[in-house]
Amino acid sequence: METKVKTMGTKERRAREKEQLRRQILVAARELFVNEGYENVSMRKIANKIEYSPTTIYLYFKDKADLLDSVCKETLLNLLNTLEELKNDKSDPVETLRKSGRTYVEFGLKYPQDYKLTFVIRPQFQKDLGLQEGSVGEKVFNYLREMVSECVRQKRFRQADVETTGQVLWSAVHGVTLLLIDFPDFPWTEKDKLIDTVIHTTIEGLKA
Amino acid sequence: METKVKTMGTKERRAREKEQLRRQILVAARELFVNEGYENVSMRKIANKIEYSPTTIYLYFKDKADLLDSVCKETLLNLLNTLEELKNDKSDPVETLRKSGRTYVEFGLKYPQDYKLTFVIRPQFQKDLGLQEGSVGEKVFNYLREMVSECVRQKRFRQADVETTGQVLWSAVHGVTLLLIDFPDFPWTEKDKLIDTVIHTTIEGLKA
DNA sequence: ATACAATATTAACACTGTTAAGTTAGATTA
DNA sequence: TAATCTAACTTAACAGTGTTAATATTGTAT
Repeated sequence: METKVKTMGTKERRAREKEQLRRQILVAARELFVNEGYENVSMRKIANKIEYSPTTIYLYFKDKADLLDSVCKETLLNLLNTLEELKNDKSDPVETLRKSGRTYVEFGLKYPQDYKLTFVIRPQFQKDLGLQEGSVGEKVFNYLREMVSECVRQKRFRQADVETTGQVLWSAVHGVTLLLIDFPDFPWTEKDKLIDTVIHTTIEGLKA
Repeated sequence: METKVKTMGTKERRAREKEQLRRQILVAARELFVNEGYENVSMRKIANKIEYSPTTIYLYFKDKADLLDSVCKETLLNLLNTLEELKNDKSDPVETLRKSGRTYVEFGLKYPQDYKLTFVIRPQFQKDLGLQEGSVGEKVFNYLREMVSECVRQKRFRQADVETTGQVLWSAVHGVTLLLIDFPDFPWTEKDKLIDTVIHTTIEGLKA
């Protein structure tokens, strides 16, 4: 009996240790991906950073794309948490939606490489990620759905189609985020003004 | 005298031939980039396709990024030409702007890989392309400026700021284009409806 | 025919992602 | 405690990458 308990204890400890190394790899990978770009990071570089042999990584992740995938899932979780803080906001639902838009863009600009990794690079390497059920990505879009729903419920928008409305908003914030990231030298209008105008214009267009 | 003429003739022919091979490389590169993705195409693959040795390419292009750069410039030129056909359109300027938006998105969806190459991949490899003077990219944005200007001149938009207005429109069409390309399995509203709604919403928002 | 320039190729370097085989170390059992 | 088993990790290798330097080939001009 006692030995059995002991056995199970060590098993759990080993599982914990395994999880620890997994996280260590993930942290190293994210840092390198973000600082040097996905395609400039080799498995050997990651391995060096954590002081393991390159092949060890393959015991924890299927391949480099899987590693990217895991990094991106974390990013989406961060984004979701950041957004959900706004749920306490009890002001006008349209105002909350506006704030959500700002938060989304700000998140993208605060972690530009993570954003690109998640929303541009990953789809290229990881085919058929159709925002499958239960995924973090789906949860993020569900957040948007909720926000829009509330506006629709209160008849603040011309159109009642929550799906389309949500997608229009996503297009707008995604677009401005990526443009600001990818063309930093373009003669943009003052950044904050541009972001606000994009969001404001879209919302006004939905109300009209 | 005659020899001199002959000399200059051959010189020109050689220059033409050189230009021909350059174009051949460009065509092969574009086809491979589009079909297999930039990072899955090696210089050796391109060389195989045109039946030259890999290093020959380096006599015509500085490196792989330069090759990508040249392919993208062509893409921008195609986009510009496609858009400029709309200049004959003598209907309402707001309507013309709407059509321009549609044309832009349709171009992106017709050549999705070219679009991503130009507006997402290239900025990653080619730093400091700030839409420099005289570039094709600048000309594309100038087209947008003109369209917006006309609307502003006729006082069809609330705001008179041509720059910001143009950037807002660009954000919207860029956003929806990339989302449709990158997440083909997402449960989008019917595609045409979504595109139209994005453009319509943005323009309405500008009018309001 | 000879010299010359432009063009193209071969060989090599230091990398890449990934797999298969081999090693080590720690827990379990006898 | 000694033998066994197994999970964790490493070494070695493969086929491929972008790119450079040295070499060879070609077609033109003297």
